Amino acid sequence: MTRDSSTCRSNCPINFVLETFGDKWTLLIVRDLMFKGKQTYGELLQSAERISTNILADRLKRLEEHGIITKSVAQKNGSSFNYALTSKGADFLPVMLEITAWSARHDAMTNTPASFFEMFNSKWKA
Amino acid sequence: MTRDSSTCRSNCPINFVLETFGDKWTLLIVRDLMFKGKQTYGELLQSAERISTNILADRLKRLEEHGIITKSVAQKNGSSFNYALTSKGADFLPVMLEITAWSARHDAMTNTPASFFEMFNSKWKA
DNA sequence: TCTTAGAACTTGCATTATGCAAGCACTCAT
DNA sequence: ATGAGTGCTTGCATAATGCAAGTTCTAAGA
Repeated sequence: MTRDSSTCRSNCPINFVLETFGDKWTLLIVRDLMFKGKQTYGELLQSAERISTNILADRLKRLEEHGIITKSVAQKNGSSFNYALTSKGADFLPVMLEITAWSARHDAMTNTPASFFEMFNSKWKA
Repeated sequence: MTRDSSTCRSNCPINFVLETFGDKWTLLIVRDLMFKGKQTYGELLQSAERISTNILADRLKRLEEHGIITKSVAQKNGSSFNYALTSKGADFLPVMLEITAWSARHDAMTNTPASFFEMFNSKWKA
């Protein structure tokens, strides 16, 4: 992805993230690849939030164009593809952890386990 | 904001953040309130990304409904309102910092100053 | 080899969100 | 009373999303 004035609103770092992750679905795909061990299109379709097939296909394409994920043929099944985070995508982990922590602090209905905080907070004490 | 199945896709913490901040504009408003000292509708309109007036009005309403910002009459000018982050909104700072750090690492054109990293990294050494 | 099944999309179409320009309401100073 | 400044609303064209159905490709079984 090149960045020019036609595709890029500004050089602000917040905006840079929005250009890649700024919609209601993309981050859920990253979550499933990062934390839930999902690797295939079919697995990614199964999330609790019920993403539709055309949106999933579109977002996978965009994520690949942005260098966040790679697509490769599955070894075991020739008619299947594996999606995986690149190092750039995996490097988004700290953001995901801070998002999780914020939600855990402010959403009484969060499904984040209490054990998350023990792990998360230990990074400050280390 | 109450959370029920009509407005809430799941209780995942990533999804919780998306329900509040998951679009191309909301986070820019938070950025301007958090880092740029902006307080009024007119100031928020002036960002480099050129938000339109109806979208700004809609997002300010949503942010208020979600308890991220407050709206109050300006002391100095009765025809003006001040917008400010609540403690819940200000508590989003760690996410904003990690976003900034990720963009600085992966966007060669970022306008983040190098001095940001000195401050940011010092939190790990402390 | 023909068929069936599974996986990964693609397409059509209705609904919703966004972007742009213009207009309106309310306050304050003159 | 009037004009400027601030904070929105409204109308309408365009783009994104959501849902259901259909298509292609691969592999396995009869």
